[in-house]
Amino acid sequence: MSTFGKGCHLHLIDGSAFIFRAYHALPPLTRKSDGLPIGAVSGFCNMLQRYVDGDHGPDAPTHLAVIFDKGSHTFRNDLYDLYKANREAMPEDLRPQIPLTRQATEAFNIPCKELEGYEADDIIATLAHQARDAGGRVTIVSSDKDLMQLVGDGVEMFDAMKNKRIDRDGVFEKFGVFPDRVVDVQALAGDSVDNVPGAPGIGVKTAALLINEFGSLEELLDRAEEIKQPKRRQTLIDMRAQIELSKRLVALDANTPLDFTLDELELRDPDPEKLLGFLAEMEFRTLTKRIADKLGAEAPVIPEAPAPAAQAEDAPAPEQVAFDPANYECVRDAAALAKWIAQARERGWVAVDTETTSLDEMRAELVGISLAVEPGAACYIPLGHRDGDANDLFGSDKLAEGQMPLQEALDLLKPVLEDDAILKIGQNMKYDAKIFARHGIDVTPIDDTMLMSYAMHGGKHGHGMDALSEMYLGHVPIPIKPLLGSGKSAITFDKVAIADATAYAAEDADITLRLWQLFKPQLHRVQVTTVYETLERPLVPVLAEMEMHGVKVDRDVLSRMSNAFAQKMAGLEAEIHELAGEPFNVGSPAQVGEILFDKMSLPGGTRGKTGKYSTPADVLEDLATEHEMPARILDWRQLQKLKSTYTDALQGHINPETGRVHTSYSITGANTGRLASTDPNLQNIPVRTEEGRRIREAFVAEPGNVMVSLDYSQIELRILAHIADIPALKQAFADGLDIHAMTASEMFDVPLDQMTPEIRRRAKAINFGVIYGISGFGLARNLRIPRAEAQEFIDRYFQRFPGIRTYMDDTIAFAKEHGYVQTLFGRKIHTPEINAKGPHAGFARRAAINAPIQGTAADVIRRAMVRMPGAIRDLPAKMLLQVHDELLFEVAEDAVDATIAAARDVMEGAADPAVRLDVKLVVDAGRGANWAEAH
DNA sequence: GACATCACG
DNA sequence: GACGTACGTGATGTCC
Repeated sequence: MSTFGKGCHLHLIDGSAFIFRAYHALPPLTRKSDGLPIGAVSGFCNMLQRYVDGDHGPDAPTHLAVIFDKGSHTFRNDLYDLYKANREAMPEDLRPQIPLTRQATEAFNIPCKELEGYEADDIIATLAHQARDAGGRVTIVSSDKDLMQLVGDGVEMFDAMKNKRIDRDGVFEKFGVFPDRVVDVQALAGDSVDNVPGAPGIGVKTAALLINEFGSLEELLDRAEEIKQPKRRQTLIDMRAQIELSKRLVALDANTPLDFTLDELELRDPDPEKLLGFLAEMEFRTLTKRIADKLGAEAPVIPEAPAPAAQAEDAPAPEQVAFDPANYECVRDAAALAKWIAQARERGWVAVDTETTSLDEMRAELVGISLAVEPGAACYIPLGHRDGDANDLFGSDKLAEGQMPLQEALDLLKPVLEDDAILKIGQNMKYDAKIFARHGIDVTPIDDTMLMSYAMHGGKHGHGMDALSEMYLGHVPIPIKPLLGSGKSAITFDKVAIADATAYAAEDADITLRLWQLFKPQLHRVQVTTVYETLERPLVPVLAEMEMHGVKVDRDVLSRMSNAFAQKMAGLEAEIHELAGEPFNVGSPAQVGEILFDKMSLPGGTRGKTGKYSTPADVLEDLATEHEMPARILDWRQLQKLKSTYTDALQGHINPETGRVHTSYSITGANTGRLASTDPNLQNIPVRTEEGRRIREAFVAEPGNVMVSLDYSQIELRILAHIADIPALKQAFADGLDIHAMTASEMFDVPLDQMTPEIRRRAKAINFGVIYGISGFGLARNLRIPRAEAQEFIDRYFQRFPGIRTYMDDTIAFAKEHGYVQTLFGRKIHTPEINAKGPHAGFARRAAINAPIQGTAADVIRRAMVRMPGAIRDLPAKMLLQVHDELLFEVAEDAVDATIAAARDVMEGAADPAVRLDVKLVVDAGRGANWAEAH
């Protein structure tokens, strides 16, 4: 055995990173014989084997160890009890796999090191220093930014996911400083993942700027007075202690007491019997065989256990085809395209993606189409690329060479895209479907990987392709940013060189296809196939049609209102300045706060986290009873909101070709199953104030048509009555009573005929509070009553309707056990924070209580929307908008009654037959020349 | 780009 | 016993 020194190269694998990556990259595999979850172990072993056998060239290891975390309490928790406090709980099926990964490491005969009370990062730091001091080199296998401070002097990192080494320059790219100043930057910027506080309002960019200017964190803090920006200066002076604490949290401890030496980490061969024994015990057939072959040993026989359930299976495809842009074909003529079409027909599926000039599908021009039929087998068909030489005024608009005519490609593709026997797979298919629809192609049938992810993982993480690819395929897609640039110099996709576009676009289709292959079999294992097939996927064509049809908005009405608002605001502004005795920016909450609380010394000035005064409406309303100024500011703010967000901005959203406004609904935007509306958001058009409501007068029907609005009456309270099984509430709904008055009567012992508006108002607030996961504090603030009194109301409510308490307790218990809650229709809403410690827990609990109620209501209207096109097919009526519990239609005058009848039937029966509600659903209808009248 | 504010259900 | 609190969204303006 030699002594570690010059010429030696120590590789340190961050064990936890390997485990999590393996866990997320693979489906939830279980051991056939007994159902033990082993997906992460399987992935871990594959990654370990691949790393050991990999070709590292001149960076090959002479010494190797895998380092793990041990215990949850470290010296950092003693410094700061909130450190890593917002970490998600470990998934249930991962926990039992952790000890197995230790066993796996030992089976590979690789030293496996951990130390109670220290994070793996500290052990890595200590070993890296020791190895470097002994004259050797070090490679840290991890992409964790917390380890970047160790880079330099022969220490480098290796990002196994991106297959990329990270040296001093790589660290500089990430942090804007070299490794020796990384902790300084981290101390300032903080870290929301580990809950390191840092300095409020300062991110990595600003931190690097400051550190580079002053040389070091200590120098910066000592000379903080010299900082020019006043807010930044104050923050650094005020927050000094917190920043210094942050530095101690992020700095790694390179002096952990280790009970082993570097020499013990020397690379050694595995004992075939031990390694194969372990792999066989795990029942990894493919891997056992592969390693047996390599070691020249006999593969142990793994008994073919009778599968307990159909779902248990070995790794479906552990051999992943590598992503390689060189494999992608650029399709430039009909003959080449025909080959891809034939492949799609042969398989019965094809992944499709479109590239266009805009994210707005109503304005976007088709630039190219990519297809994928198997992992790694993808192509790009450029159709609308233009020569991007901006200096050439004449050539800049010409189609680039080597593209087939757009119409020719579409003519060839149309039969495939519309063929019932060929499944079209997309990521956010609504976008592509709209693009194709504008070229007369009705894409069907479809699958959508974004919606699959939403059905399976809603609440856990986002569902964008980049995130899904990284999480589930372990591959970081080619970013679009470098291709398009940003800011003023940004270009559209048609100006991207065809070679670059091919690599990018074909990869998107490739990724989509791989995600689909991974997700498709998982849907039924997670038991969300029905959710996906009835509540998500069928919504795509329905929403696409609504969005493309749009809603007519009268520009003149908006424009006149904008002018009127501007005039009023000018008057108010002058009045406010007069009252203040000086001019200031009324639109700046900070300046408003200074005037009200400093200059005028009004009470109630609280500061937000950035140190500025907080001036929300409820605070100003309280002041407005005594003072003129806050009242005028509130008036001004209301007008400012109406003007900027609605009467001004909405005009810009009127499509010049259609004269209508085309919103975009996000199916996966809200965790509960609600839709979200963007560009513009038509789900928050004012209605609560008279002045605001008049904006709805601009939403009009075409001549000869009428706006018709149908909305569910009290749908969330009805669902609550059903789910929590509250007889009194159910009876009240059955009798058609005023539900809030009834609640008030029950709670306060007031007969219905003696009910006052004030008592009813309180009961109404409590009813809503229950749906939101009520708290004494919240109700007190809402009703502006003392907290004790609010708590008393709540206690009385629970006493009168005990089922509510049971529902809340059961829901939280369910969420804690399973990590999700469910709607009546089986939608799962994950609650990853439910077992967290600290303030997150409260949020998570209330969200868990609300989600089944809000989510079930969302499911109900989704079901109604899916059935609506069929129900009104023969009527001259169009469904235009959805606003959570309301559907807006544009209907020919003579068909209004028929449409209301048909739509009401669909909406009131939307839960049937899947769910038999104890409470009937009631739909109110209205009609008029515009949305204000119809609502 | 973070934060504060406010529009909706 | 303290903590910080109604649930779910999106758009805008200020300020750094």
